[in-house]
Amino acid sequence: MNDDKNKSMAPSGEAVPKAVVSRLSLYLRELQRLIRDGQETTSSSQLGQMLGFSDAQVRKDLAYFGHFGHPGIGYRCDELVQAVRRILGTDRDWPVAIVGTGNLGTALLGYKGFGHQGFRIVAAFDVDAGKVGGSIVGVPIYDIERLPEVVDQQRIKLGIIAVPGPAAQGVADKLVAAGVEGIVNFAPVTLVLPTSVSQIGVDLAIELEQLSFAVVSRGESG
Amino acid sequence: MNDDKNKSMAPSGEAVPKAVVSRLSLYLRELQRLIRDGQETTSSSQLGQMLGFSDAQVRKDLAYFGHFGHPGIGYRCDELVQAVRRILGTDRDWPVAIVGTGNLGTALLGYKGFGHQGFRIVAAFDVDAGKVGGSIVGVPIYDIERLPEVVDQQRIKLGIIAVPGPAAQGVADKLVAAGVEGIVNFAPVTLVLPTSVSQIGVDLAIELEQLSFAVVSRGESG
DNA sequence: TAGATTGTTAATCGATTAACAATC
DNA sequence: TAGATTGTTAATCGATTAACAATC
Repeated sequence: MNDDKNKSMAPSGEAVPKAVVSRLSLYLRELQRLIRDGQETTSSSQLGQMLGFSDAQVRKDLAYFGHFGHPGIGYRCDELVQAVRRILGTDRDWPVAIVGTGNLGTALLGYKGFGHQGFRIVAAFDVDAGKVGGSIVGVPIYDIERLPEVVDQQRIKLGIIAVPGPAAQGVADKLVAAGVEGIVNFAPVTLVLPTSVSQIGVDLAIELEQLSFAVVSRGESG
Repeated sequence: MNDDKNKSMAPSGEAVPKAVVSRLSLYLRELQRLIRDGQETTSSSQLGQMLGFSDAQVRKDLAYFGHFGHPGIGYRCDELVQAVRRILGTDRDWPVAIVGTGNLGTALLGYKGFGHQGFRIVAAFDVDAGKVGGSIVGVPIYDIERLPEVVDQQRIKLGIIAVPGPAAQGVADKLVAAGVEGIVNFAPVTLVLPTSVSQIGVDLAIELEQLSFAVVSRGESG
């Protein structure tokens, strides 16, 4: 039973707010940077300070999932990275499919950051016959009709939608039918999906809108 | 006074939760689609249903900012679009600068969705001498050193960072020094900015991590 | 030991939901 | 009028913060 929109279950069975999970990714990013910088341990107050959260919040967030710290010492960076990756599921290998090889799709295919977290784009799909059969940074471009077959063969569980808005729902339906369990949608539309499939929407225009609001409301009141 | 991290002020002076503002953008997107589909009015329950929110939440969100509905009738789509755009600040013209013209920067430059919400990318910047002097989809590429001058001349208030992680903080500092008031950061690093500058972070790897967690935790418990 | 820092509890704060009078 | 739907209040629910005993 995990139908709730905003919660997951911690190992303890306690509900985990969705906001906690998004902070987990930020902790992970900072921890990986600290390790690159040669730091061996950190503390809830240091992590909090770097991200603008309170130390109490950092401790509480992590404590949902286990006892990762050492009283008097703090958290060992490498230990905590391992723990957070295990929690997020990025300690595994995730073959990913991307649909749409326009500007955005190409940018995503070229994005180096994915690999570090276990994500590997193994197949791209397009409707453009001129692109099918080619490849981008080594990733083959298939005809969208071959999606079921490739998803099955490559054991793909995650899909990225990078097609124009009007095509997005149809692509989502195809991904779902092929057995994909999670979708990141870059098209500016709300997808209707079965509740058994997870989705994350990233709308670039909406990000700018949020920024616009922040700037405008600050200007009016600050 | 609007230093609070998660709140803004409604016209009434009441605090507006940050989550409300992000839903505002979703309402706007649905409203614009309804209008394209020829629908003249909608209701809190319809908007809620399309987005997975309760009708009460939709009404409450909108009521932070004014009386936009008509009891017994609902909301007139065009009226509400106008109201929401006014609230978000996207009824104005926002000249935007983008720094970095790699794959992602190029994709963003080619993204059509911005224009509809008042955003206009008017200048791109890069350190690569081979790119400077050229243009992408009609947007000129300047040497990063000319940032202060161009930002000033074009009255640019918003900047997009699309450079590799290690270069992002330096670019942010330059944008801030040039007088930019808001930044969307696509680099996978936490920026340190004066509180007077708003920022939105978009980390593509983090989006996939969140999806991974959703899929994994569903699989374990559902 | 003294100092630092965790994990956890209780208190506070904030956001969502349910209910309903007012309105068209 | 009857039916539909808003805006708003009060009640519920959830998340964050502060405080501190336990631990190294």
